[in-house]
Amino acid sequence: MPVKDVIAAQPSLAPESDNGWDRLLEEISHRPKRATERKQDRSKRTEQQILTGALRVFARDGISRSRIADIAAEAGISASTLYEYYKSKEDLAYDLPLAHLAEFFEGYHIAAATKGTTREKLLLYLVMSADYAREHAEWARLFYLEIWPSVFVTDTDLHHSINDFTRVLLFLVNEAIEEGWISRERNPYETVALLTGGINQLIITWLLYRKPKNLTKSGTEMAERLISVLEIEARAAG
Amino acid sequence: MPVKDVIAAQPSLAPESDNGWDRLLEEISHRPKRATERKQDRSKRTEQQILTGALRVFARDGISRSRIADIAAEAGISASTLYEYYKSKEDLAYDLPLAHLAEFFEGYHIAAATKGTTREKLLLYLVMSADYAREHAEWARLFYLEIWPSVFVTDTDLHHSINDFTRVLLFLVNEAIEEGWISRERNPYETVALLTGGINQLIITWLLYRKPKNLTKSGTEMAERLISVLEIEARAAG
DNA sequence: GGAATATTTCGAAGAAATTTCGGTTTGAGT
DNA sequence: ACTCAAACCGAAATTTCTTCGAAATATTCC
Repeated sequence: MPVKDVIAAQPSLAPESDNGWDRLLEEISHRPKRATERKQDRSKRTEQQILTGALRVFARDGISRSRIADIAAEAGISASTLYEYYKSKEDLAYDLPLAHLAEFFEGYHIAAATKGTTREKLLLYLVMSADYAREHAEWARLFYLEIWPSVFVTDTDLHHSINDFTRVLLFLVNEAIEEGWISRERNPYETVALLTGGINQLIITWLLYRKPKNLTKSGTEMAERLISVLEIEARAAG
Repeated sequence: MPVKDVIAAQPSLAPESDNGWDRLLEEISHRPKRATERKQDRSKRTEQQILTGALRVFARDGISRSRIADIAAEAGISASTLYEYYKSKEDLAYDLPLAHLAEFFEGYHIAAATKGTTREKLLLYLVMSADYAREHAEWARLFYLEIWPSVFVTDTDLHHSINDFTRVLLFLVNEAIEEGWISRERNPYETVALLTGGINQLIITWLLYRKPKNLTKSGTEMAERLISVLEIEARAAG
C-alpha cells in the first residue's frame, strides 16, 4: 500500500515527512481529468456547458431520473452531441465530481500550508470538507448522496479520488498516533471511519433537510469535538 | 435509576420512561407495510417471490441497472404481472427495505428488553445494526448504499422508517444526557450524527470492500469505542 | 484568400427498457 | 358446476438512451 510506504519513510528527522505530505497532496490534486483533450475552443465551452447543465439537472432530479435530453437542453446542444463528449449518462455522472474534488484538494493543500501542527491540519480538513459542501451544494448533493456510496464507482478514476479523501485522513491520523495524541491502541482505519462518518453524516443531514441551518458552524463544532474526543481518549488510555 | 428496578419491572407495570421506550419501539416495528392486501394465497406467494427476486437483482446490479424483466424472471412471472404489484421499479425498490427494517426493530425490541441500562441499550443498538447488515448483506447493500442516502426517499413510507432509526438513537442519547454520562453541553443531534456516522461508515466500508473482514467484531469495537469516548468526554467536561 | 482537412454538431433512425392494455386463465365462494 | 373477481400474460405503446451518416463549422496548408 502506497500510503504506508509514504508514512513509514520518516524517522524522527523532520523534512522527509513534510515531503511525503506535499507529495500526497500534490498527487491527489492533479489526477488526470480526461483522456481526450478537446481541440477547439467552442468545444471546450460546450464541455463546460455540459458539466454545468448536468450538475444542475442531476442535483435536481437525481441521476437515474435525469434525462439526457434535459441535460443537453440545459447545455444548449442536441442530445446526440452530448455523446461526442461522454459515452453514457453514467459516464458523465462519474466524471462530474472529479474537477471539484481536485479543486477541494488543491484549496486544502494551500490552506494547510499555513498550519503548523498535525492537529490543525486535521481540524482544517474536516472543517473544509463541510464548508466545501455548503459552498457547492449541488455538487455535494450529487457526490455525497448519489456517488460516494455507489457500488459501481469501483474501477473508475473517481474511485481513486474518493480513496484519496480517506488517504489524507489516514496520513494525518497516523501522524497523530506518532505524536501520541491519538491512541495507539486503536486501529487507525477505525479512527478514520469515525472521523469521516461523523462529518459526512452531518453533511448528509444538511443536504437532505437543511438542518443544521449553519453547516459551517456545525461542521466546525463537530470537527473540534471529534478531535478533542480522540485526544481525551488517548490521554485516558495512556 | 437503580438497575435492579428496571430489570424487575414488567411491561404492564413499567414506569413512565420505559413506557415511552416501549411505545416507541412498538410503533416503529409495526409501521403499515402495504396499503393493498393481497386476496389469494398464490398472490401472497408471488408477492414474496417478487421481493426475494428483486432483492437479489437489485443487490447484484444496483437499482438503476436492474431490469424489470430480470426481476420478473427471477420471480417466475411475466414483467407485466409485476405491475399488478408495484407501480414502478422505483416503487418496488423503496418498498423493499421496509419489511427488513421492521424485522430489525422488532428483534432489537426483544433483545433490548433483557438490557437494564441505557448504556447497554445503546451499545446493543449499534452492535445489532452492524450485525444485521452482516447477516442480510444483500439487503444492506441496497439499503445503505442506494436507498438511505437517496434524495428521493422523502415523502415515502420508507422515509418514516429511516427517521425511526434516528429517533431511537435520539431517545437513548437524551436519556444518557439525563443520566449524566453524555455531555449536556453538546447538541444531542450532533451526538446522534456522530454515533450513526461512525457505525454506518464502518458498515459501508464493509459492504464495498469486505473490510474489515469481521464486521461483527469491528462493529462491537466501534460501538464500544463510540460510547466510551462519549463517557470520557462527559467526565472531562463535568 | 481559398481549397483541403479535421472537428464539431445535429436530426433521424435504431435499440433497449419501461409501462399500459385487452383479453385469458385461475381460484375462492356459493 | 357456476360466477365473478383476482391474477396473469403477450403484444403493443411509450419513453428514454444511443448510434450513425450527413451537414455545418473551424483549422491548416498552400
